[in-house]
Amino acid sequence: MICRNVATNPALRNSDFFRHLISKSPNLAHLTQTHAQIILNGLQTDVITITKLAQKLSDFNSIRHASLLCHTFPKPDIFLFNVLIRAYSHNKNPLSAISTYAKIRKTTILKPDNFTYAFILSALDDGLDERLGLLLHCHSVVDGYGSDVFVGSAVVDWYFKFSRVGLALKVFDGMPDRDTVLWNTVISGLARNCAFTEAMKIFMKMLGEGAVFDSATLATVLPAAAELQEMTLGKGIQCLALKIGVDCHAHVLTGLVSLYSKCGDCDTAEYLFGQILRPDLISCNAMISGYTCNHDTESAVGMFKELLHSRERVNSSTLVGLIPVHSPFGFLNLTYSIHAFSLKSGVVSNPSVSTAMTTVYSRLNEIEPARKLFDDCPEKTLAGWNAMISGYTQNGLTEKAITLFQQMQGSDVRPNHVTVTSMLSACAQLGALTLGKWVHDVIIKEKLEMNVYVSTALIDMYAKCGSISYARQLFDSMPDKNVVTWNAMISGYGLHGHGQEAVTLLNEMSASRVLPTEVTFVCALYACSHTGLVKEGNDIFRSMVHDYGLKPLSEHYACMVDIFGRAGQLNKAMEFIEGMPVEPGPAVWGTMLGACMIHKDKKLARIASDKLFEFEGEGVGYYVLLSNIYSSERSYAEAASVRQLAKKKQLAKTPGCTLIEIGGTPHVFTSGDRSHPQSDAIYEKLESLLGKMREAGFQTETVTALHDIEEEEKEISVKVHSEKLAIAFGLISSEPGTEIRIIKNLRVCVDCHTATKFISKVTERIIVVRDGNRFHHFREGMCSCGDYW
DNA sequence: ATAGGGTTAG
Repeated sequence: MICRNVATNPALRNSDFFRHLISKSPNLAHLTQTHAQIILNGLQTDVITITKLAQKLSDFNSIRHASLLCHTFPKPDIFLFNVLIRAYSHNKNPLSAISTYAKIRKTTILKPDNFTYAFILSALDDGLDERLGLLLHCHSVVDGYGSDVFVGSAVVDWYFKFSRVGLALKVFDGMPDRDTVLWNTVISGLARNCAFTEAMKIFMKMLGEGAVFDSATLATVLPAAAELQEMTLGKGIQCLALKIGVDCHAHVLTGLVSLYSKCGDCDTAEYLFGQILRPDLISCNAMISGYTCNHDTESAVGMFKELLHSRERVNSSTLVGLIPVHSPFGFLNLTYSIHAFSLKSGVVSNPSVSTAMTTVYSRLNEIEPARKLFDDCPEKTLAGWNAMISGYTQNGLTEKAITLFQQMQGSDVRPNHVTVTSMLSACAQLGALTLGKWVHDVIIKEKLEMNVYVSTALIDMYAKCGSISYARQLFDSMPDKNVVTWNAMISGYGLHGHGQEAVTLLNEMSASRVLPTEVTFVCALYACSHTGLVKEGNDIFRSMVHDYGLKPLSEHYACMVDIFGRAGQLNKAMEFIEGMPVEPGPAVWGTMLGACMIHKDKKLARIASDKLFEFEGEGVGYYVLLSNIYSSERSYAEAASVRQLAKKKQLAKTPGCTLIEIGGTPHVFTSGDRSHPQSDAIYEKLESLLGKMREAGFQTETVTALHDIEEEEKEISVKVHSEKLAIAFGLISSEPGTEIRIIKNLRVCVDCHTATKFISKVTERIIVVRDGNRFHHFREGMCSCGDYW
């Protein structure tokens, strides 16, 4: 009909008419016909008409047609090319966008303008060479668009896309004018890069400067508040939404659903979800994840099934929200079903799904399936690496964690604060001070976020690796401490035998506003038992029950038994056990047995060991302990039978080994080890030491060496314990007067303990030993543990 | 004649 009009009314066949016709065009067929009319009317060289046509063609996804139009146009201007670049950008075809840009610069005299840069920068995705973006940023500045808000927003967004957070902020700071979109770009970029605290700060700054914000701003900042579990700030944002009348916007409501979900208020989340007129997939995902993280798996699965029925597609986010990462133990079958579903539907190759599943399996201590998921995932993201590394450290597989971290270093993914937190935990477990210090340097050099997790991990690492005073220095300088931070410090003091400091710190903690937990008291009681602070331990136990209303766990009882037992008050320990309101478990009897062995009380030892035997199969330590009792009574046949029992249950004893770092290189020794290249020199050194030690009064203990849990093999006459080898190696490979630090996986035996005291005396060295339980600082023939260990 | 930013998952 319109076409007939054209034919009958020549006066209307001008550029304006066709432009109107193009914009009203309902489909591609109509548009093609209009193109024909344009040519018939001789307007095929009118740049405005053709630009409009190219734009409409790309709206109908006919990019090839639009491209042909541009490239065959006799005198194209920059507008026409801009439209084409925008088309490529929308069509997610960055390579064509770039080649168009290259063509403009190489084959025309046209100058790219602010539109060109804005379009092309937004077309670049993270699959491309980073230098392209840098080059374009450069060109835009040279061409004088360095202060243009549109180009600026695109540049900032691009830096965030490539996780160059620092550079993005630098560009943002350099912008003379900032509009709402630029602010929003920065806030969303920070949130996308997990810099939630920074995102909140920028939002505050935006409010402070009186900048205009809109629903997009609030929808962008809400997830940051949700991630930080900042309910107060979140409610403030909700008020602002009300104030500017966008509290019913779907995006804002979705953000609020997420906020309330993550802060544990599932009811409000559900109510707000109900306010969304037409919930889309994203808001449903938010609600599903809300149900899951509040352990309402039934509702989560219900909504998931509903979604499956109503649409044929759910996305990876739906599935991730359904995976019970926070409570995997209660929902094993669900976990397996989700795994099966993701395998069947192929979403398992989505890095987020894979990462969530990796996390769940790690938490279930199923490390092999976790590793398989990680290996099978085609794209290794930061979260994926982090999940696998922390999976290893949380399961005590520290060497594997470190190996994986080294592999990560070789990839193009850079570690963040989460990665280093796991690595610090691995170092703490291993006692790897050099590696730990290196990680600390990385944190400083890379300016990684220093949150309470990182600082606590640092304190724990330094404490567990022997630098207790530096740990305290860090502790004092930390602006925010939570209960875990305090616990780490108190436990550090316990490890080093600084019981008094631990008690003082516990009191300081009560004075501050941080409430102690059961763990705090385990740490504090442990510190008391290892320093022989009987009265203090008793007071703390009573305070825990009466002042804090905490119910003692078996660990607390075991600590108390240890406190009495080590101090030689065996009858009091027994009385304490008899007065327990709950049935004493293997931990309590094991501790009692240990105390009986130290103080050589065979009668009570027999009672404790009989009790302990009722818990057979609980762990290898008790079998070893039992067998040691029999050996010390020279009941070798019985001893052998107990060991046989342990072996039958495939509970082989952990072999003893000791690690020493010299110049950053770790050296590991096992009992009677002769594999070290400097083995001869080491044994020679030991021989000469022994002579000097004997002169100073040292005698080898043989009988008493037969009694501790998990010591190294009792073959002193044949094999030299790994600890002595490491010390001897330390002596010959370090300057006189320097401190020697060694780490042993098992508890140190009496003979080595005494020997180390003498070595520290005759060599005038400080020797720091971290054994399986605690630290020993040897100096001038004395040990900091006061012989309690 | 052509603009840029938003909500879910690890």
